[in-house]
Amino acid sequence: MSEEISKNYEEKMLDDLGELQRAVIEQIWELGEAGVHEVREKLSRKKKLAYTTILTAMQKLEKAGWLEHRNEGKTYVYFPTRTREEAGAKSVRKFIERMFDGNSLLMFQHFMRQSKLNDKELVELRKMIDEKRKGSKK
Amino acid sequence: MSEEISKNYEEKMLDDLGELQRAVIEQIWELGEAGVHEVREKLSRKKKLAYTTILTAMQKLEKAGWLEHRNEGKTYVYFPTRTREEAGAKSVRKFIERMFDGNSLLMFQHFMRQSKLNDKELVELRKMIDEKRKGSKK
DNA sequence: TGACAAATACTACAGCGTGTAGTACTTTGT
DNA sequence: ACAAAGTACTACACGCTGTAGTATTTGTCA
Repeated sequence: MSEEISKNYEEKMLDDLGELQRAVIEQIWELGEAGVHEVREKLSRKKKLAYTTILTAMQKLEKAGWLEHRNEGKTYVYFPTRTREEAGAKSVRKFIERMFDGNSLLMFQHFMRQSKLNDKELVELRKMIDEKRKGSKK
Repeated sequence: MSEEISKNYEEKMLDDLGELQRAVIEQIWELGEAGVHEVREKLSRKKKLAYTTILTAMQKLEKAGWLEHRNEGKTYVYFPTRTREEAGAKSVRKFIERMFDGNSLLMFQHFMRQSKLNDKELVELRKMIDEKRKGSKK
């Protein structure tokens, strides 16, 4: 192990996106789909960004595989290629890979050790696990 | 919510490090502490890197707060400021923050949904949870 | 059908982090 | 006091991001 530095050239995960791009795709997830103007409006910040700035961000997201678009009249309507949930799950997977060599259990241990879940939430977790067990053993 | 794009200026997490710096600190964690030469030796790659390259990486890690050093004769011995475990836990926390708005439970749901844990591992998880519950309700 | 407005495509650029390493400076053992 | 071995400083290219200006395309309405 660690003979060679591993090249994580796979795909970028959600968490690797910059601030703007991240905000843009979150917005689109929230809206389902959206054009540039819409996203720009929703992303109301102190200093309003130029139309082309948002456009460029969306184009970059498309090139990177986060978004696709379809024509609607003369404008483009962008929509996500994955749901927020899928993207989250994928990121979790990649995160675990990078951080804990893909060992989910190990990851969970760390998670447990530092999380401040109350009893009720812990019970909730147990329930999830039990459901998973039931589901997998058909 | 999402009025303002959140600025995550806090600290960088382990996962944000570049390939080399990441490899270097992993190595130091493995060794406990180490000088530049030692790390350089251990990091045997196809093309051996210059001494100063490793040095610079370590200096950057120090500036970023991952390492400290102490004098030993004329050379420096570097050691980590946090254990691998602490760094991992911290990263998990930050990850959850960024990815799931800090909602661990939500994160766990996603994690559960996509992980391929077998029954034995699931049982293991339950055990962890129960221990946690016992521990917290004193 | 042609002009115009609105949208997109293309291009640019600065800033930052990283890897990579050369050169200048410092320290220590003999 | 000097050579050797370290460290500090500096540099630079590369890639990604945010940011936006300019060029080009396109849909529509008169």
